Amino acid sequence: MATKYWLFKSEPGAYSIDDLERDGRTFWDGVRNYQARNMLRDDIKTGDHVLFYHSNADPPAVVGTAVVVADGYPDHTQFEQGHPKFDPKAKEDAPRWFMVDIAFERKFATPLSLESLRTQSKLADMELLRKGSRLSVQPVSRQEFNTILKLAD
DNA sequence: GCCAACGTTGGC
DNA sequence: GCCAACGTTGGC
Repeated sequence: MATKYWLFKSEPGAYSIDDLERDGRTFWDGVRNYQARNMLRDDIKTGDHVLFYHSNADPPAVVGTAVVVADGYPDHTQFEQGHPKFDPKAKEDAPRWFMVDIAFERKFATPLSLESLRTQSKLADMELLRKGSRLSVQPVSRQEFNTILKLAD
């Protein structure tokens, strides 16, 4: 299967690229949106590449890359009573929410701010730049991914 | 802190 | 199945 490309959003106060660099690897828990869930469960596979994006940050920016190291599997936080992401409707034999594992790849020397990305004509169709785009997990084309890497260097 | 854009929930 | 109310996201 061909390598695919994605963008994952995280608020740096919750989990930043520095946290990922320190941990080396993490599970991407807490996604509670069905569209994103479907991608995590069905489409995002080991070996795929991920742009790491800081949302609600100053400035909001793509800050590095990661690589997927485990295919989708049930997000355990949905079953943990008291956990902020606990979902009473989720059952162990019928999980609603999924996650993948990712590993740190690189942190950009300079973050690529949302503002700077908007000036790139090659990125005009990028999901991230669409008005009202809120998906915390979203597909990125190979061309868009490569454009971002060029901008980072 | 504001608020536009979305997604979800639940009454009917 | 409609849609109003509510909750969340996330840029600004």
